[in-house]
Amino acid sequence: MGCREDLLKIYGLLNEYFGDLHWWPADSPFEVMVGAILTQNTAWTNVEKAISGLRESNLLSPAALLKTDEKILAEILRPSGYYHIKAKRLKSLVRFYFDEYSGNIDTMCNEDSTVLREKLLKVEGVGPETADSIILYACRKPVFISDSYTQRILLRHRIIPEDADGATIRTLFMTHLPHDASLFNQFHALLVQTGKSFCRKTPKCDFCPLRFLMMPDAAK
DNA sequence: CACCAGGCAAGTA
DNA sequence: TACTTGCATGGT
Repeated sequence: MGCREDLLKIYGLLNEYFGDLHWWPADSPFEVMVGAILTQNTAWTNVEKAISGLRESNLLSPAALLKTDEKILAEILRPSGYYHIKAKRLKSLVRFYFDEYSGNIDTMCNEDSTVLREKLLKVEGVGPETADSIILYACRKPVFISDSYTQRILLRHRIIPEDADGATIRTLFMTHLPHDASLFNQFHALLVQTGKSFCRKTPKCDFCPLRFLMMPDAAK
């Protein structure tokens, strides 16, 4: 199952079709961290509205967010949905950022990525995908981000078994591919784009770049 | 109208 | 451990 050639084949097909997707859309690493919380189970278009609100209120900095009241913050986050929880989670992440790294992006990113990941996972509201998004897209360190699209796409093509979870899939990619931040960056972006365009719950496979990809022997 | 989006934590058995 | 549920706005 899922050996190196399979994954690179998928990457090649998707990359040729979509081209460079230039993820993560943000003006700074800290903005990536904010976006990583706000985009949890939420369409990016809604996240953009909330980030614009933060920018207009001059709250797109660690220090400003640290001292902003959670209830005030929640109202600004409203368009991104789950706004009470996200205000709480964002405050938690910013507090952690100051407590652990003095609110300095270089200090945080100089931390060993495995250690950083373990610490991020202890922060209220930061799970595996959010942690990996921060490490890859804010720190530009080579970790693979596994998400529901990744799972669905690999499952449809029978590259992974039914019961493979996110951690398993993450390990699969990181075991078989070179630890290249640019590769993992573009690969995750491609999988999300493919999911949105072709691999929804009701698939539109007619023009999917993976439509001729068959791996019958990979099943089981 | 129903469905779903770049998840996560808390509750239940 | 393995499911289930709450969280919520906005686009298709």
